[in-house]
Amino acid sequence: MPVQSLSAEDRRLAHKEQRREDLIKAALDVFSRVGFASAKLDDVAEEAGVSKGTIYLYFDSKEALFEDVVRTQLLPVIEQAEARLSQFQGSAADMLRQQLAFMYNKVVSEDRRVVMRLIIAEGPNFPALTEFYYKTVLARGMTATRKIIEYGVQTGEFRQMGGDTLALNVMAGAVAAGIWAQVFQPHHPLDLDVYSQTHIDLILGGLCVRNED
Amino acid sequence: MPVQSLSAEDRRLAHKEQRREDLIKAALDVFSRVGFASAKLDDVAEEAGVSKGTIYLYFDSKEALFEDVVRTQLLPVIEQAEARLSQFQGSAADMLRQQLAFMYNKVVSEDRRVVMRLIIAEGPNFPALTEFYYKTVLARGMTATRKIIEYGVQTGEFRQMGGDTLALNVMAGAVAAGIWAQVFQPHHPLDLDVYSQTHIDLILGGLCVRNED
DNA sequence: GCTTTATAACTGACCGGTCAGTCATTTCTC
DNA sequence: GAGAAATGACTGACCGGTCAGTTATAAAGC
Repeated sequence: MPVQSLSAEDRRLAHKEQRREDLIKAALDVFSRVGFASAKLDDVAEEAGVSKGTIYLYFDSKEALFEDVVRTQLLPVIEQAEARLSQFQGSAADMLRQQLAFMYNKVVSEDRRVVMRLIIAEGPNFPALTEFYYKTVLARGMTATRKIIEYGVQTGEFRQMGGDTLALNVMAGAVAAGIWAQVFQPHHPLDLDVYSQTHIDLILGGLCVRNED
Repeated sequence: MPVQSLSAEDRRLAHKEQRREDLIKAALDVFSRVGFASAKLDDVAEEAGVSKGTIYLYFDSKEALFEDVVRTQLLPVIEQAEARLSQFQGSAADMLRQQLAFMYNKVVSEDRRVVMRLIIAEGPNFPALTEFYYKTVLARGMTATRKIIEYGVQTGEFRQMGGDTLALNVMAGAVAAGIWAQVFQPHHPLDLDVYSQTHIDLILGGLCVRNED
C-alpha cells in the first residue's frame, strides 16, 4: 500500500476543506465591503465560485458563517501571540516595541483589521462572538502588554503608573489606526509606518521634555 | 397685541420641530441598538410614538433620516469646539488637558460616541456622511490638537516630534475608550475617569523615566 | 358662539422588491 | 450505479416606502 499517494477519501476531505476556506475568504471580502446585515449570500457564493445552496452544505446559517469567519481569522493570531510571549528577552522598551510592531503587523494590517471593524459594528448583535473576541484578542493582548509594563517598572525603565487602564491606553493608538485605515484611508491616507513609529515614540518617550526642576 | 403669547403658527412650528427631534432621538436609539441596516422604521416610529408614515413627512428616506441623525448630533459639538478654540490660555500642557477633557466629555460620553460607532460601522456605505464626519469632527479636532502641540514645542514644554500623525496618536486613546464603552462595557466595565486620567498622564509624561545617560 | 370650510398632521393597510433558507434534480467521482 | 456534492429555481417572511382615508386644528362665514 503506497503511503505517499493520498487516498480518495483524503483528497475528498482536502477538497472539502479548501472549499470551506474559499467560502470564508469570500465571506470576509463581502462582509468587509458592506457589513454583515447588508451582505448577500448570493454574492458570497459568486465570489467563491459556487452556488448559494453550497454554502449551506458548510455552514448552518448566515450567522454561523459570520462567526466562523471571525474565529478563523483570529485563531492563528492567538497561536503566534502565544509563541512570542515565550521568547521574552531584551529590555522592556524593546519588548514593547516588538509587541506593538506585532500588533501593527497582525491586527492592523490588511485582513485582520476588517475583523476588528466587524466586531465594532455588529458586536451588540453577537454577544457570544464579542466575548470570544475579548477573550481571544483583547484580554490576551492586554495581559501581555501589562506584563511588559510591570517588567519595565521592575527594571526601573518605566515609571510607576495607573494599573489596568494603562495597557489599553498603550494599545489604543493601534486600534485608532486600524479604524482609520478602513474608514478614512481612501480619501485621507495615513502612512501607517510613520504613524506606528510615532505611536511607539510617543508611548515610550512621552510628549513632555525632561524638565529637571 | 400681546407679544408674549405665541401665535397659532408659532405653536404649530414648535410642535413640528419637537416631532422632528423626537424622531431623531428615537432613530438614534434604534440605530445604536442594532445598527443602521437592521433597524426597522416601524421600531423608530413606535419609539417616537407615531406611525411609520409620519416619518416620511419629516425625512425623505431611511438614509436621509440616518444622515440627519448624525448631523444633528455633531453640529452642537462643532460650535462648542469653536468657542473653546478662541479662549486659548495657560500652558500647552493645560491646553492639552482641557482639549482631552473636552473630548471625553463631548465625544466619548453617552450619546455622541454612538455616532462614532455608527460611522465606523456604516461609513463605507455613506461616503458623503463619512466625509462630513471627517471634516466636522476629525479634521477640526486634529488641527486643534496639532496647534496645541506646536505651541508647546514653541514654548519649550514639548519636545519636537513627528508631524501630522502625532495629533491622531494623541487622540487615539479617547477613540479606543469610546469604542470599548459600547462594545465591551456591559461585560467588561472600564472606569472612564481613571482611564482618561491615565491617558492624559501617559501622553504628557510618557512611559519612560527620565534617564540621564 | 356655532357651523362650515380649508388645511395640515397623521395613520396603517398595502405593495413590491429583496434575500435567507429549502429541496427536488443534476453532476461528479469512484 | 451508488452515493456524495453541488445546483439554482422556488418560497415566504420581512420591511422600506406609498397613499387613500381619517383626525386635529384653525380660519371663514353667519
